Amino acid sequence: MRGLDGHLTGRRIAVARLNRPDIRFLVPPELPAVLAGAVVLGFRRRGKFMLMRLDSGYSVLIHLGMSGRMLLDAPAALHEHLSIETEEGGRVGFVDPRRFGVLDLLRTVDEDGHKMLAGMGPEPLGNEFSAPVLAAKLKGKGTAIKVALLDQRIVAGIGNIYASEALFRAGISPTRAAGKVSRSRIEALVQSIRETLIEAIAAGGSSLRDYVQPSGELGYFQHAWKVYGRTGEACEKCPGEPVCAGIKCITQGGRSTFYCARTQK
DNA sequence: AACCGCGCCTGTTCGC
DNA sequence: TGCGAACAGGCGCGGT
Repeated sequence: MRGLDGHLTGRRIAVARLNRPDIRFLVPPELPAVLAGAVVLGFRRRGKFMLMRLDSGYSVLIHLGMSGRMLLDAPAALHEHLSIETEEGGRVGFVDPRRFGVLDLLRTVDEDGHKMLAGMGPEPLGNEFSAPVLAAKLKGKGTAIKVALLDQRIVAGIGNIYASEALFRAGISPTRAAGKVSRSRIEALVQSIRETLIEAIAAGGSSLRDYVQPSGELGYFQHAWKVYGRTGEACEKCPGEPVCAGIKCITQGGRSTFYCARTQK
């Protein structure tokens, strides 16, 4: 988003092209016409969504899904669903091969009322996210804590990889009922979520194991994964522990979860 | 209301 | 070696 900000904020869009009518959902057909001639005022993030504000009073809602990227000044690529050119000659391409992404148009004043943002939980790196807040959200829930962490209404922005990573760091079993996680463990979890996200962001994020960019480069955080994708390995908390069976992989809610049964309770 | 599981999509990897 | 099946991810939705 920093790159987009430097590239587009304060610039006037000359041309926008929509190369297919839908991505995950139908894209508003008027999007290119709304973008053309508009000045980009700035970007903000909410959970896994980005919002690009325009001087016309519109905002563009953007979700990268799992394989989406914003290419800056790159030649038109396969699966480039939207392209934007500024009057200065800058180019941005929205590329999303698997099309789990979202592009939508809304009025800036209605941003938080958008269907996909309404009811979203606190930002994990913001002041409004704390142990008491998380405890209140988890109270009485029978759902497994791992599944609850993926629920964007509980806390915003956590995906499948970071849910496993944060639970490992906090020493919490992914299968424990969300409402039965002790107060002290919730405090550890809040810290772990923050640490995991901060480290991941600093490392440039994670790339999918099976998705290599055209340049061949991946994000770097996957090298720092402590449990995700490490089935059978000894975790870093169990060096040479004879009673440790190694990192296990289970399925919860149709998604894989990785954890260490010895240290996560 | 809470909760579960499916479907969407494509490139990569796995197993026969 | 080649081919199809399985898999990965986020999120809405339909069913219980």
